[in-house]
Amino acid sequence: MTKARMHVLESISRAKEPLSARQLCERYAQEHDPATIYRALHYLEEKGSLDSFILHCSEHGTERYYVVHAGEHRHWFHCEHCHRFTDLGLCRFDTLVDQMSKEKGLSVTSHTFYATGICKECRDKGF
Amino acid sequence: MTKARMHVLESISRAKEPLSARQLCERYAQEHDPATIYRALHYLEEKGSLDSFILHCSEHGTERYYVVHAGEHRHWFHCEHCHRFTDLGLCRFDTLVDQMSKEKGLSVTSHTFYATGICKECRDKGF
DNA sequence: TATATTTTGCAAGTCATTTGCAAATTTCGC
DNA sequence: GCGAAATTTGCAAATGACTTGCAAAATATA
Ligand SMILES: [Mn+2]
Ligand SMILES: [Mn+2]
Ligand SMILES: [Zn+2]
Ligand SMILES: [Zn+2]
Repeated sequence: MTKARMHVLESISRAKEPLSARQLCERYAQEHDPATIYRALHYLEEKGSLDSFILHCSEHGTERYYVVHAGEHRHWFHCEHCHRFTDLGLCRFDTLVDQMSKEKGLSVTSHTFYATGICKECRDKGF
Repeated sequence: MTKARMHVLESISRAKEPLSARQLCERYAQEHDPATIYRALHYLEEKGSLDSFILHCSEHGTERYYVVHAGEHRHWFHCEHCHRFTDLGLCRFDTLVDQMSKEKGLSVTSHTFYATGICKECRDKGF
């Protein structure tokens, strides 16, 4: 594995929350070109080492976020004040999604869910 | 209300599925500038007449889609073959979202959900 | 180690969306 | 209805998140 790909995978593995391409580009601005970071992310996701989702936040706009692929998929909460993520745990929507697909005759291959608002820490600080 | 705003609101009201800014720009290419369509969408959403969400599809990329605001919010399925939406009905996630927010101490102000895959019509045609 | 294959940096391009600004339209008071 | 004042529009340029062509650099293979 190349240095760029290792760097990207290491950062995402160590992070306790999803990371955006932008965050990785900033962190490795001295070592790698943004194009290389984007290509590394694509390579690692294609290879099955990473999962990603697109989320829109008022401050950072619409960006794709990456997490390590660990079998079951999780969902996340994004704080609109501190812009950190809170892990909502493993997906609990499978029953409802199955129910909705059966009702409408759909073949669902994936779903996207995220919640936004104010996280515990920010609310405790009065926001 | 101006002509551009009326056109945009009429199209979205008549549509049986969410419309993207791109679709509206195409439909009104002769009458209005894209900037005007975008500004009309912002105005109508701000005013509370429209709701929107961002969805990523492999063919059309990441775009914002608009529906008329009708009290309760609904969720949608997007077909990756014909790129039409199927209405999944009113949101059934409130209980689960409340449960997750309580567990983590979050103030959830909104959530995004959508499913993708192959719709009934496309599957019946063999896709 | 020499050669073939893959990856990288850089620069330019794409695409959805936004913005500055002067001209056109709409709103208001009469 | 009519003209000034406020708002909106079109056009062109900018933004920001990615993507891509291409030749050079790194890596794998023999
Ligand atoms: Mn954010
Ligand atoms: Mn589509
Ligand atoms: Zn927070
Ligand atoms: Zn379909």
